[in-house]
Amino acid sequence: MSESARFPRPLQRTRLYEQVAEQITAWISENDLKAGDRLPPERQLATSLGVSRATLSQALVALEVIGVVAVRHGDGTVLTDKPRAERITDAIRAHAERIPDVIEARDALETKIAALAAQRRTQQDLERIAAALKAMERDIEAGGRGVQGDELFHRAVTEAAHSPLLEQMMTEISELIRETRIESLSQPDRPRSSLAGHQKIADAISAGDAEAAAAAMHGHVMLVSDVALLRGDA
Amino acid sequence: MSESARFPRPLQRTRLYEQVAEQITAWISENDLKAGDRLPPERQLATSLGVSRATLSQALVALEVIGVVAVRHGDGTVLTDKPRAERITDAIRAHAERIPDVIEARDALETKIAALAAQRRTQQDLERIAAALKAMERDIEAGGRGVQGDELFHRAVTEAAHSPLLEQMMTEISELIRETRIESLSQPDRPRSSLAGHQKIADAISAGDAEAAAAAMHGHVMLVSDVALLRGDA
DNA sequence: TTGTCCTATTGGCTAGGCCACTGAGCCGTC
DNA sequence: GACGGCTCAGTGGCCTAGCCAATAGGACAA
Repeated sequence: MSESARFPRPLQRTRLYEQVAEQITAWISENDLKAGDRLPPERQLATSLGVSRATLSQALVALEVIGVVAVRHGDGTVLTDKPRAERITDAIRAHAERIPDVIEARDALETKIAALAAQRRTQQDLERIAAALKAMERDIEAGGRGVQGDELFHRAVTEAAHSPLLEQMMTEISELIRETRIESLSQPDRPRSSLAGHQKIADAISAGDAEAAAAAMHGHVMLVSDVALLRGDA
Repeated sequence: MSESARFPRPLQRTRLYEQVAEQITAWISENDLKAGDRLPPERQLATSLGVSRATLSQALVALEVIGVVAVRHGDGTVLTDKPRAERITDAIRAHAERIPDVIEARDALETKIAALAAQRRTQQDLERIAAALKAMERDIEAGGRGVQGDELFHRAVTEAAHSPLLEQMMTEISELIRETRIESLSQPDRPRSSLAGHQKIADAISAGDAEAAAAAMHGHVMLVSDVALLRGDA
């Protein structure tokens, strides 16, 4: 099972519409198109891509299913507000704004992630975490809310856990988390205490203390959650 | 902004391919088609649905993107093994069989789920959990491995947590969990100790003791994991 | 100003056709 | 008999050409 074997790789065949869809998304990000912006008319787009309208239409169907664009009869093709569709996100949001659910899920995932990070972090991981802390600190001192640094921090910790599955799950609910996060950080004084929480988490991870890291992360998530829950009442 | 307003409901316009896709999926479940089964040829299917091949093709693209079917050039259209696409499952499996990852994720989710279940379980939840325990017990006494009861139990506990997001995530990794579960339960004597673990979890949930429930679940997952880790070494 | 109509533009869908790929069966060679 | 190549029917891939339907916006009448 080593050298010569392993050959018969299925040799993935790509359909034209897939390539077209990719080119379109590439074009979108190249030109930095936002939600609401329009794609060129089908006929024109098909011509410039060198494919038939039928094929282009397939590509648009694919993009529509994924949730990248909305095709409107007689009007045109418009970009949807979410460049990358998170299926779970959709499902939950459609059901209702269930902030508490998000908190629970986040608590479950990040607590474990923090513990794993304490055990597995590399030097590089620690540096990334420290950098995120610094960025958040600078932002807050400059009067900002430290949103970006906050996200950076949590991403760095997640990566330090070196657990692909957990990382994937965090990615899936990241958009939902972002909503609660921004809200939390807009509360006066919240950024500072959030930063302190981060510091505690980082210290525990750095020290390799899994239990302390988990506890610190749990406390941090709870700190965020009480705000969100308040809103949940309203 | 109350009564008369609100009228201009966008009047959801459905594209033909959507209806076609729905009819196809309906047809699939009606005829109880399984993974690997074939759809009729495009020309024939298009005719019987009363649409052009181009439209049918769009519908197939949509179904392909969702992960319901695989369209194979020169061969035919085949049903995929997962009626609802488990994207995560794919990603992980494609990367490599990472049993430890699964254990970690499972630990993160189920520990939290157990704690929530202890706080939120209804009478009905408790009955379902008890029933699953009974089923597993009977199976084991009859010489079985209690696989089905095991799954039932965990599903019942998950439902008792009443957290849609966490439930959704459990569903997503359930297939991966199943693989480790079957393996674990085939170890002699493992079914009995697993059953004991379940009992402990159920007791804690029944008592409303979140902390104990979490601890019991954690211990249970770890019990399973040592077997899996052994295999991970191999 | 308001409401109606017209029309250019754009997507929706069809028809019909040719090409490329797959799998199975046939047949010759060894 | 086993192997390899060949053929061919069936199936999807993609295209061209064209008409229909929806939309938005301007022209125009009231």
